[in-house]
Amino acid sequence: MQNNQNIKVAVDAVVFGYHNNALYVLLVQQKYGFYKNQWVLPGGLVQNGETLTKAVHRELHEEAGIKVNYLEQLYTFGDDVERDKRNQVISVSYFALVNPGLLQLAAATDAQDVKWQNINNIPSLPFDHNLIIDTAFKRIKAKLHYQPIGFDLLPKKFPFSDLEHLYATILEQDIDRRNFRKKILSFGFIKKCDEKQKNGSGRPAQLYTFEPNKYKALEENGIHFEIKFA
Amino acid sequence: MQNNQNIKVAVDAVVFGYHNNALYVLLVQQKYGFYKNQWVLPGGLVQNGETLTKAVHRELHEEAGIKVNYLEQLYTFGDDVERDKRNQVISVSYFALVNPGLLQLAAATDAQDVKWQNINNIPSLPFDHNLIIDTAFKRIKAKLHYQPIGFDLLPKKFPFSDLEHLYATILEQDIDRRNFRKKILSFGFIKKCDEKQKNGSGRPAQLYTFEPNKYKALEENGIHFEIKFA
DNA sequence: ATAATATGTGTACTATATACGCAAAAATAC
DNA sequence: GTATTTTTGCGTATATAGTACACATATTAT
Repeated sequence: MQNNQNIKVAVDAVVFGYHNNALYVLLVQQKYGFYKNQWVLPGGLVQNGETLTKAVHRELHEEAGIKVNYLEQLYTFGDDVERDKRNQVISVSYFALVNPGLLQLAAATDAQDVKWQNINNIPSLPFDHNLIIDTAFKRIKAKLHYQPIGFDLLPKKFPFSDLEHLYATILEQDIDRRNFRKKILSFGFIKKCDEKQKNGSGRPAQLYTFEPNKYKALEENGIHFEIKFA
Repeated sequence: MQNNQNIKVAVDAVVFGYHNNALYVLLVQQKYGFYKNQWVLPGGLVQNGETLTKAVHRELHEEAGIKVNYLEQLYTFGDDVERDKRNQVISVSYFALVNPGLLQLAAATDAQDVKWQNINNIPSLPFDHNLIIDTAFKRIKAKLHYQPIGFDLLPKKFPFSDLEHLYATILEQDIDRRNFRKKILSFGFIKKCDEKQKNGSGRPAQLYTFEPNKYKALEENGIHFEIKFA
């Protein structure tokens, strides 16, 4: 085995949060080193003896103090040998989803070194972090159609209209409310709660909750969630 | 930047070939080192200054002497810290498709250190190579439904029935010939050739060819290839 | 009380997916 | 050279799923 390999392994995460009908990405400000003060994706070098997944969780904890609802490996970026100016570094990238409670918290606690940036307004970032974000955004858009990941961006109990708006916002397209509701409910993994939510004006909305077990049961029976729009 | 990171980066490839109604995976026999004589996936450590993609192509050339039709990053395996007994190594894995001509060639040239192994008969392999193959097999099955990757496993000109059998074999399910043909042809990216093919007994088959440009045009118009089976 | 706002619901129409069987062209057997 | 076997090629009726579309209800604000 070749022993002089001098390539570093990093993990980076694109953490999505949804709030007020908008999708946000978590950025952190570097405190030390060559890229000091620059805004980048949370992430960093993997430690010796550490798994990739653990490294992501550790970085998210250290740099942003958050725990995520959903984490999935996105892509490994290593086709630009000079993506990091210091060293050859490959980035094993992940995307993650958090629910809105966390979003508020992080935004409140560390205005200087952590922020939620609207997906439609991402500044130019170092490394290939813009590319990583684009890749993650495409992935989340695709997944919304065939995996119930939207629920990881909403609170446990949510009005149906929030789910609609989430889809409409992220996919950047209009949705027919009646057909959407009919389709989603037909799968049977959404349950009516007892509560209703009053949001100022308008008729109070019935709250719903996602039932992961019902979803798993469907999957096991070969019934796949899928939703399309006109 | 931490400089004592001691993690190696390898690439591995699951190369699929299709022949005689069966799907095969390329295995190579290690010539040196700790894992000498063992059958493994083609792959190895990335060289300094080398991109991941180049590393895969290099390894496929060096170890198996082949050029692939299709190459796609699969997944990066690094959650088992001891997947390689010598060192902490992460494997950036790819899957690849070759057409049948190559399949014969490789099998002929190096019976000792390269072989095509039937996907349904993969032996126990070192590292996590069985897991990598499973992951690749799942991916190819999924992709057959929504990307025209089957054509990369067939010769340029092929009878329709070969395409049918390829789908039936890889997806391990029966297919209605009439509906399959109707659906595939409806997309318009398959063209009749002038030639016919005589295969011993039976009516000679019309040859068809895949037109990548027609497919790209569809994609650009937002029409997505998709095929399902009863 | 009235207006404004957001929620909640059903039906007719269109398009796609599914099920299904027989004739044609060649090779092989007799 | 005729009959049999093998494989290709093709159309229609039915069922399922997707799409388009409008008005009543429950609340808050004025």
